[in-house]
Formats: sequence, C-alpha cells, structure tokens
Amino acid sequence: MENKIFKEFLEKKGLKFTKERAAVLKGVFSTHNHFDPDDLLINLRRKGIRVSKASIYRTLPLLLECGLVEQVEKVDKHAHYEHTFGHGHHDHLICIKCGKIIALYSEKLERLQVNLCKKEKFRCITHTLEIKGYCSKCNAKA
Amino acid sequence: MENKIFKEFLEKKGLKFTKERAAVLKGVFSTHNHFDPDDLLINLRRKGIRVSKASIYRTLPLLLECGLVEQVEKVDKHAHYEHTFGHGHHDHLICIKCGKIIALYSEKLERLQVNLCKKEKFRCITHTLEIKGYCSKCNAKA
DNA sequence: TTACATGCAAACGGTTTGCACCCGG
DNA sequence: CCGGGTGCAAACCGTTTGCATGTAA
Repeated sequence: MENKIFKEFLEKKGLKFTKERAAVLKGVFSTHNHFDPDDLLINLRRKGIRVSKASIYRTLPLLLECGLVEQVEKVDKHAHYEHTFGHGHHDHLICIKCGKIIALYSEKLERLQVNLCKKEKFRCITHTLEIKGYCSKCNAKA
Repeated sequence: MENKIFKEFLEKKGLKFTKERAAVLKGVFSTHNHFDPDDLLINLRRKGIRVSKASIYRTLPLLLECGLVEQVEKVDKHAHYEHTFGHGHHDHLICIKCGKIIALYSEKLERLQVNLCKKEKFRCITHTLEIKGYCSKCNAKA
C-alpha cells in the first residue's frame, strides 16, 4: 500500500525504487511512534537490515515530499527566539514562500486548547501553533 | 524594565548581572522580530558591543527561564518524523517531564484555524500545534 | 547500458564545553 | 577576595556531501 504510493511517486520523478528505499519505508511504517533518523537506523539494524545513515537521510525527504511522512517538532535547523515583553503569547502564520511571519492571537483558540487539555487531564504550560502556507501577497502572485 | 526583571531573577539565583548579560538583554529587546543567536551577535556587533558567541548561548537559556524570551519554531535539536498513513493529521500534547506524546485531534480546532487564516487572507497548507505541559501521570506525582 | 543510488568517510555548521583569566558583589 | 562569568578555541554531534563503486530499469 505505502509501497505502491512510494513506487509511483518515484517513477513519476524518474527515480528508482531500490531495496534501501524500500527498507527505509518499511522501517518508517513499522512503528506508530515518532522517530528520528537514528532511531530508524537502529530499528532497521535490529531487524538485520543494513542501510547506511546517508541513505536514510536521503530517503526521508522523498517520503516527506510524497506525503507518506510528516515532520514533527522542527521547522528549521536552528533555534529562533523572540522576546515576549509587551506582546505576550501569540501564534504564528508562516509563509513558506517568502518567509514572512504573521503574529496571530485568538482568544477563542486559547480557550479551546485549554478545554482539550482538560479532556486529557493534561496540565498545559505553554503551546506553539504554527500555520504554514502562503501569505496574501505570495498567494496573489501564484 | 526588562532590566529590572532580569536583575531580580539573577539575584534570586545567586547569579551576577554582568555587562555581557545586560548587552544580550538589550540586543534581544532592540528588535520585535525573531532572531537566532547569530543574528543577535551581528546586531550587537553593529552597535559596537562586543560579546562572545559563548556568552550569548549561555545567556539565552536564562532569559527563557525567566520568561523574557520565548523559543519559536524549535523544541528539540533534532528532527522528528512520523508516518501519516492511516492516521492523518493530528496535533500533540507533549509532557515536559516524561516526554510522553499524546496525539490529539479536534474538528473544532481545525475549523477555527481555517477561519483565522481566512481573516488574514492566508492560504493554509499545513499546521503544527504542540501543547507542552504535564501529562496526567506526571501531574499526579507532583 | 547508463543514470541514478549507495556506502564510506570527510566536511559542515550550529551549539557546547574546558580552561585560564577576569570581575561583580 | 572569591565564586561565578567571560572569551577563545577545541570538541560535539546531527546532517550533508564528494567520490568510487554498485545496480535498477
């Protein structure tokens, strides 16, 4: 199933469905947990499958691109900060074309989150919401 | 103002309010934009203030800790992934004590986000919501 | 047969750290 | 005066890349 999706995706791009790529795919789908590239390597090794770290790092972006895998908890490779004094908590709309960041605050959204936490008996300390897409300007151009 | 907050915070921890820390604080508050440690260094250099990169890296966690600065766009230093097939989009509750990750999906939340985007004429492609706090188990222990 | 892929090891780049010297309290 | 702080440069470590070799189509 995932196999078929990935294979067709690769075909369309003129890329090859190698045994290493199949292995990475299999590793990815052998767990419902989050993982990082290293987890994946260890996971595969445990199954006796040998794939180089490089191949894992080269395959993951393909899986992202065809939508079989999603990235969690990281947008960029380095830390970003902002000072909070005077403007308090807010969320962000991030334009994936021009990089523009639009701050956003919604009381309704905040309340809803508090309620969702309650349902899970989770004590919320802080949260981060980032919505990625195209800002009005970039959207108009396209 | 920020100065006072930071100074008192340091005092309470038995730490010193040095000119380097003051400089970093000043740099942080001299912009309303996001920045990374390197931006900050350049920003300070431009003003003729010399602080080492190491001091910036050592000061930022303190500013986070006392709430004068927030981290944006990064939780962890390495990428995390999850496969999407079969369980589609969802958000996450992340326990900052035990690391447990609870998946969460709320139709209401999704709808609200779409509406917020509309208001900003933003074309939403994807989003990430992470709520950090204490899971029920860790909460019970504390 | 021939692009494209792989493995390896070296390079990269952001972040952390050891150490000798410095300085705020 | 002294314990924490600083700058510097080296170490770290996750990720990327160049290159010789392998292989899917």
